[in-house]
Amino acid sequence: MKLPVSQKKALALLYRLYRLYPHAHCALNYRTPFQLLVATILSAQCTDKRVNKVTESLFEKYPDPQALACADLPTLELDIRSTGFYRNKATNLVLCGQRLLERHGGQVPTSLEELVRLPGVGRKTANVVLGNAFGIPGMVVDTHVKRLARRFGWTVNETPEKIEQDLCLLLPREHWVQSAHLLIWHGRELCKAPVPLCSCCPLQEDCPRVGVVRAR
DNA sequence: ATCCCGAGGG
DNA sequence: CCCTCTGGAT
Repeated sequence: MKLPVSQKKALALLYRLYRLYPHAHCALNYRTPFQLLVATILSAQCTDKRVNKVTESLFEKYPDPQALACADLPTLELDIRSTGFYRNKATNLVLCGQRLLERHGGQVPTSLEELVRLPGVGRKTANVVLGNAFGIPGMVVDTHVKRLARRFGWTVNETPEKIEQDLCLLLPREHWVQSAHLLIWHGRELCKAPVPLCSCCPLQEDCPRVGVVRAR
């Protein structure tokens, strides 16, 4: 098992990100696991702001899986329309509510395997729920983190699974959830897809992406 | 016009 | 692997 960088180096890089984004870990702030699950499903391909705009009234209307399970689909679609992909998300939410009732006694499951089996919940959403609702460490590798991977020494086409495993080995378990947020945040704010804002980046020293022009 | 803090399906 | 599904931000 060869790791791309030393643990010391990885921690140093993470610490710089922590200084840069002191509030990155507060992005998702919901009361119950159920609410967090719903909010996270809604947040696919959409920013937190747009989700937050919808959730307050949404949770009044659908406070629990029971209410979701028997929601009127067209109404629910209207309620979440501004988060994008609303047709998929609405049907998935209803199916989710039904499945939570039928198989989990109305509770949000606490294992990755069970969470991923919920309609509309993939690896990313499942890990976010595990970390934020139950404090169970999980590493989230999304498109942003994959892009950052080069900074941490992985090759361009490394698989997400390998990156995830390595990150878990490199970083202390108690920092996994926060580190994941920091990495995602950095990928979105500075190390952006087409044009990274390297001049403001605290990690630009030795970074292979510095000076990279749009690759297409 | 173009890009998203993804998931599901072919 | 590829494609589709959406509105909103920029």
